[in-house]
Amino acid sequence: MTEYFQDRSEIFESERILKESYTPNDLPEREEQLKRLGLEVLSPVLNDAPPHNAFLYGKPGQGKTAAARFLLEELQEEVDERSGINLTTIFQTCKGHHSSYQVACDLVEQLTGDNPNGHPKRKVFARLYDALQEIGGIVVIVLDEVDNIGNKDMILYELPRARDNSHIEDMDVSVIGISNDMTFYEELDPRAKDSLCEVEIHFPPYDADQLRSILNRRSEKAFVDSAVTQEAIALAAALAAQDLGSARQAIRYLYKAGEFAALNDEPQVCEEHVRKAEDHVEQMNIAQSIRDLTIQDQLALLALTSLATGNETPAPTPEVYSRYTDITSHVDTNSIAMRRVRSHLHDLDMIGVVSGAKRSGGSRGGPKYYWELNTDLDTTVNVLTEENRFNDVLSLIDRP
DNA sequence: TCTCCACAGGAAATTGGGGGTT
DNA sequence: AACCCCCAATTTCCTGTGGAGA
Repeated sequence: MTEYFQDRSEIFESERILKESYTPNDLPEREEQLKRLGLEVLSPVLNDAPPHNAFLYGKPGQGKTAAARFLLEELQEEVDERSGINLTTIFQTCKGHHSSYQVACDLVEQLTGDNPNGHPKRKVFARLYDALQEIGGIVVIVLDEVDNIGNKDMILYELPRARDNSHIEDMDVSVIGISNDMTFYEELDPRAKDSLCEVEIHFPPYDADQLRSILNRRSEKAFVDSAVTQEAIALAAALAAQDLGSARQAIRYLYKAGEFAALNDEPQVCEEHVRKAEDHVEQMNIAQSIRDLTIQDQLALLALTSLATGNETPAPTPEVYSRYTDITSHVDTNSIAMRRVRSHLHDLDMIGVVSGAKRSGGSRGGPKYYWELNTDLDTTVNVLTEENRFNDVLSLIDRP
């Protein structure tokens, strides 16, 4: 083997198991939710009746999608053993979609092969219903990350009511919505809530003990025997529990820790590796969320970063704005109004990259916001300067 | 105490672009 | 080519807030 590659088999038995795409086939920590989903929602199918509509919610990495996938597969197997029931399940992630229109287009594409984007809304839905009619029987549509499409949206009550509104005949459509966002449910249109949320199942964050047993189960398959210390697993579980209580996060820590151990040619993953992994993963998360920002968001962040390097934060909005206009005059972009920059700053606050504090009473009274970076300055600078045209802006302005 | 000013932020209108049809 | 639909970002317009200074 050349020096370019490394044999990681000392540490990893099967890395695949640690990847995001891996769906576990048992979820003992979600026994309660699985039971409810099975008994209260899906059971009618075995009697050739449509399942109830359901809404699964909880923070990311709580096994919502895994639970839905797992149980629908089980259900399909059950159904296959009996004759006379025609069940189809459709998984559709709403990630990156901001409206039911796009989701409907994607569904049509998934079912028929071509995307009706551009056609009037009514036509798109008509084609969706046609496609569903074509399938017939019982169709379960799982809309993952529905919170993406906004809560005033019609698809959420259109689909569950398709039959009532005579869009389809002699068949049934049920919808299982999955949401990461707790507030989404509360703000949902009452009509949508009514039809979609016949059964609501909450997925509370895992605690450290649960995360530890999840990690144990995963690492038994993924790592070579005794390549991971119990202390390392306990630490990864504890760190993730403190933060988001997300299994995805905990697994990411452990995977990265394993990679660090492998890189250093160490035979065992220990606490030290987990700590390094946590730090690394967090930096990567921040970096990625900055990369995903729009140009104007990045420019607003750049303005604040520039103020931060000169120790001028927290800074009130007008100061950030004036730094912003300084920057845009050096960079090949158009500058936008303060009103807009203000809302960009709020957006950045929502993501957690900056934080704004409202204080009343500046020199002139009235409410006033003071902004500061909420992330590591070096990481922020590094990521922002990845963008070529931002490259020397910071030094041009006031880099010490 | 009253008025004014600088900022906050909601709402509506505008812009521009990507997809399409006829 | 002229036109339609949908969407996101932005601008424009406007009202609300509350201490400073008259």
